[in-house]
Amino acid sequence: MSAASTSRSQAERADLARARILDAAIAQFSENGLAGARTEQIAEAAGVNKALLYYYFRSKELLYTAALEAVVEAVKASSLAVLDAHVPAGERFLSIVLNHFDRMYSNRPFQNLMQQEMIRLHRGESNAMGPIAEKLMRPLWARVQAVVEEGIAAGEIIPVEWTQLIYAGLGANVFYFLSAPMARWSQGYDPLSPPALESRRKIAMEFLGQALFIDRAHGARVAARVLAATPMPLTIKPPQAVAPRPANRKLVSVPLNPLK
Amino acid sequence: MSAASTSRSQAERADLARARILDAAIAQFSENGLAGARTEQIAEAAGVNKALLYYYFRSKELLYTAALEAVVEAVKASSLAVLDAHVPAGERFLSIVLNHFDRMYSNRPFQNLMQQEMIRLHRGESNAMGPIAEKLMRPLWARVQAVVEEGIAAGEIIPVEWTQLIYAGLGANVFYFLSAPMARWSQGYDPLSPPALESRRKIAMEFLGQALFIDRAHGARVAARVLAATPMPLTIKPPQAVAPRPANRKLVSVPLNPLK
DNA sequence: CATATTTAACTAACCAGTTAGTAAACTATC
DNA sequence: GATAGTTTACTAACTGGTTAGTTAAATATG
Repeated sequence: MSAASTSRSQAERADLARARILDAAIAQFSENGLAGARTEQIAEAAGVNKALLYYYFRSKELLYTAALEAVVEAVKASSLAVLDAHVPAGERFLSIVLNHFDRMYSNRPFQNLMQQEMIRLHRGESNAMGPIAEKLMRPLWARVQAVVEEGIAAGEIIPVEWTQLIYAGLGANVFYFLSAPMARWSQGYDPLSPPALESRRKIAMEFLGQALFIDRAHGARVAARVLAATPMPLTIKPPQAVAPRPANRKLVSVPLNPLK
Repeated sequence: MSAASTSRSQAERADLARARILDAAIAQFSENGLAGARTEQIAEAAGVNKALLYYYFRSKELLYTAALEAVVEAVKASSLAVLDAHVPAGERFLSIVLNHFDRMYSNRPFQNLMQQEMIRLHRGESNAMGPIAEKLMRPLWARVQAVVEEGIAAGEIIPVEWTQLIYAGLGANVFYFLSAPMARWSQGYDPLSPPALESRRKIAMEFLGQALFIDRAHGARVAARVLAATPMPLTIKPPQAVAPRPANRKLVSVPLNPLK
């Protein structure tokens, strides 16, 4: 720990420490939640003294917020990319659902943190939702709305209220992963194993192809096309790299000012 | 506290205290989770000293388990009833989904506790899932499987893997309520208000009618029939009454008594 | 009285956050 | 290009508040 980094500048070493803290925080918070995570453990995992968390992030809750934002930021790009593909609306919608499905297992921290945030929000405890809602959800939903309504207007997709398509499409994914631990427990088979996942994403696409498209044969072809175009991510994403803190060295983190 | 109940017998008063504790525990645990709930607060809400919780339930976790079981038991009956209706498979499936939807808001403690248990299970913390899985999930899923496969065999429902129908049907419900706090926050409208709920259950049925049935016109009629047959529950269920503990006065703590 | 029930008071553990200090890196001055 | 002074990065040890669980004594009941 002490032997390694003699050559780096102070600022570089500081950035590194900060990044390690954030990484450790993402892991701990996503596994144990805000209340369940232990600051001591985050510090230990980052190879750093506990007080340093407070030096950089002022409080457990602000560290949590920072972790959340880092993860959301990482997801944003990949989510929006799918929406810009130049293909018919129905196909784009299926791509969105498949992209969402794949993210559920390839980016576990995001998935866990989101789930916990929903509960915290429900309890009125969360004040970290602002960025998520603004940066991720709102633009995403707006774009999906456009896609769905375009598909309906074109006579490709069955005419139902657009949000219900989202609830049914993404909800099936959410429910699959939400109930996975219980299925493993009670059915004794693992819905999160690679073969199970591969089979499920295929089934999900085929289902939507039949269910949502007015011409079911056409829907089946679209589903097949989307599956062919989007191979299953092979590797589980390791704890992702995190954005460096801002260049402005004077405004190091939040000024070490006590109290809210 | 002391003045009131002089007329009741010792056993009656004890049963009452126990029931009040369980009620308070259900409320507290469903609102704050196992870790977040405070034993002191449960005791206070039950009008009882904290030590009494330990007298009757031995530990916080066993009290939690008891609360969970009480709630699950209450749900079981109503869930299974829908499956026994003497109507075609497609209609029965839609009834199941609608029943599930209605329970999400009319039995909030159940909904909250289940959600939390899923997360706890995911973290490997839960040892309370046994009863839920055995008593509720397994029989329920088995019955739904039968219904779905009957509908497919009869050529009424589109031929897809049966679990995907469950994921899509129930998942849409789950996702609707899971994302409700965020929708309220970011769209500024309340998906949990009675008008929104009424509209949503109609939309959900119409969607399934169009999406799942090979003959979409027939599906639309089935959806309308199910909606007509199942009026929206008017009142939110108040914290439910709890049954007295068993006659056997020696087995004070763990074994749990059924409820209504 | 003896037993069952209920309580007030206590404790041991835990944990977020603080403090007061050190060492190294950086900057200014000559 | 050495030296003194300043800022930044970091730590060990502590604090104060909280909470699950215990104990021993009190009160009702039969």
